[in-house]
Amino acid sequence: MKESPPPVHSDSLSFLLSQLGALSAARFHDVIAPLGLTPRGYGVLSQVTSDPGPTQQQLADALGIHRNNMVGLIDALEAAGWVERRRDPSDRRAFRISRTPEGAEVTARAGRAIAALDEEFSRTLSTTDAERVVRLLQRIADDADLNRGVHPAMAQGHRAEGAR
Amino acid sequence: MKESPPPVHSDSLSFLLSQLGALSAARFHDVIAPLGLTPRGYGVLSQVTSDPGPTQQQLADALGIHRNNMVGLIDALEAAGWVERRRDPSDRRAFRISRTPEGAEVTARAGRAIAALDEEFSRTLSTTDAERVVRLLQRIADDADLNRGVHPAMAQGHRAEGAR
DNA sequence: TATTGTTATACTCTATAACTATA
DNA sequence: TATAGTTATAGAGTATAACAATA
Repeated sequence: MKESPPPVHSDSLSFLLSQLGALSAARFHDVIAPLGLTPRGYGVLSQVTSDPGPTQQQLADALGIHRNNMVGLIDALEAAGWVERRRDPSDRRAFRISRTPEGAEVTARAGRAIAALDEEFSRTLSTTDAERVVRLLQRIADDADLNRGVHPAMAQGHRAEGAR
Repeated sequence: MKESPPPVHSDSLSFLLSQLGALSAARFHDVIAPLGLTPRGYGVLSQVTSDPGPTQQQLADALGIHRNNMVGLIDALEAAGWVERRRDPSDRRAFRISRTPEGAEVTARAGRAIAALDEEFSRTLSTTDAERVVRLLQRIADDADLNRGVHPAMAQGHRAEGAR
């Protein structure tokens, strides 16, 4: 009986993905930290931007965060002056979350930081190769049934769930 | 002054990387869990395989784990019968970590699980495209100065450092 | 009776410091 | 005095359960 050789991790797609994913998440954290923003906070602002006026429960569902944890998250964003809570007149249990002008500005700044990060990751690639790798990753993501644009790591807050 | 449009996250290389990376790490965790193995445990076994007989300190350095945390990790692997501690005769402070036959077997099984995971991620890709995306990701990883084959998420144990 | 937001509690994981035995 | 391994403590982050207000 022949032994199978140990896998070379640098040739493994899944290993490369989790390696680079962890690096990318860490860089993202570092890049938006100077703005006073956390990845989860950006997730909320980004979600409120694309779908304005959600309830906390809707935000929690969209981002895969538990509504209990959403409370403190909104507290922090509200304290920073980036979002506001307003009672829904038609359902007085719920708050509608809206973005302030300052919230819009910090969101835009974070967006530019992401663009810079993309540039950083693709700096050794030709334009063609950079487009190519994005297209291939999108195919993998689609197949994996990921909601495009929603970060799954958000679900565990800070964790990436898997490296434990 | 014109406003820059909000970034489309599904077109962002860094966003796709952290998304798929989190998914890959989670899948890896799930796939080796039935073997009784954690990602960090696999990291140790894998490292001992490629560089036999390291001290706990050397293992900690190689994997980016603090030596304090390495103690419990080795405890668990030793209790499972996968590694053994042996005093280094030339430095009686240090333990040399060796792999048992059972440790070799579970390592090989985990290796096959990784191969299956690679297959899972690339199942919608042609052979050419699968090779292409691996090559492009390797280029990115090389540029980012990642040690090939070492998982950075290991450093924070379970976390991916960045999604917080 | 179910749901939204909230708070309190327990649990997990990590970081820091201190201890021992060797060098 | 420094280093390898170990242990204990505290901290951050998360999950679970329970509560008040409203539906």
